[in-house]
Amino acid sequence: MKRLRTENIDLDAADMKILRLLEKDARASTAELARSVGLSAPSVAERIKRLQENGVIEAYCVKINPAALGLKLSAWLRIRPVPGQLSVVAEIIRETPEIAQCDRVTGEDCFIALAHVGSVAELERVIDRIIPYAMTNTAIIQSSPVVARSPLAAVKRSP
Amino acid sequence: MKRLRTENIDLDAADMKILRLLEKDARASTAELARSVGLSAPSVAERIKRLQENGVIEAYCVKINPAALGLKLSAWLRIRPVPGQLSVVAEIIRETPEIAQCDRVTGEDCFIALAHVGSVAELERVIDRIIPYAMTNTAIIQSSPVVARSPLAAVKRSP
DNA sequence: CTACTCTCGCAATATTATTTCGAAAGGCAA
DNA sequence: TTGCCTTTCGAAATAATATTGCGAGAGTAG
Repeated sequence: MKRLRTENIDLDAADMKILRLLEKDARASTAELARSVGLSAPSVAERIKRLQENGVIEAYCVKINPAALGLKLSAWLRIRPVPGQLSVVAEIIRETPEIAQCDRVTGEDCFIALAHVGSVAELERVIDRIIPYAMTNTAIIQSSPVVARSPLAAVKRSP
Repeated sequence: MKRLRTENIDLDAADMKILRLLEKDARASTAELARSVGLSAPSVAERIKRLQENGVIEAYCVKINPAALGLKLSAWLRIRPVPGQLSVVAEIIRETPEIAQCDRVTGEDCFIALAHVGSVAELERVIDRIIPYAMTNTAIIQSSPVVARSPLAAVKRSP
């Protein structure tokens, strides 16, 4: 049984298969997963529990279509706080529900954030909350060649 | 029963509550959801089915920690294809498993992509695949003030 | 008013999840 | 090598859940 050793956590082929199956449908039943992996349901349940406890699995998420909620416009914001206002900006971002994702990054921009809004006017309103404390650059999403996929496939390449 | 009308889809309070509960734990059982919402399990199951069919729920995902897989370095790439190479670049991005997310955007950059890699050398290798066809700008993620959250919270603000 | 549609929940049935526990395999020390 | 311990597994029993069928009630339209 080949094991992939990562971060003091050994992931064997069965673990990887479980993760791949959950990647496809995170609501798959334990019984179903067990049949696909070729182990019993209690074994698979135990493995999932371990993957959760070891921090490999962080959460199970539902992917909701923003457009179906009327949020037709998505945009990436690059945000560069004015000196001394970094933590103010971070707090504004956190408290702005339109912002669905935000990373602090190296480089001249400090934050990269994703926003979903219903209109250009709303996008302006989001930006206007940030503008007093930072310079921003906005790029509207036109399409998504790669919709969010898990990092699993990259592991094959990085032994 | 108040209904939120979006995109020819009516979402009532129970639908919203189901979505919120799934946002927290997408593997919650139908029985559990039903108890929280105050409806029967068959009703909740029927509603989830409708939310899926209507495209509100697009998928159920597992959030895997890249670092736990040895992918310790994450970066945002801004990618600007050389004229005439846009579709080549799109194909490279799609075929590069290290790239977990990618949007095509307005503005001087054409793509914004997220990559998870095991080292700086690997990041270089990813970039080297793109470099012949595009200019790139790389920003390493230092922290994530907002980890990916669903667009649900933004709906309250956008009636 | 009647007829139709939609939503709901009850009850029965099928399936799954969890728990308990013994067996087997693997690893380590003597 | 043997013996002991640990880990993993799966069978079986029990509890819980999921699905299906169907009737009831509410809402809407004519």
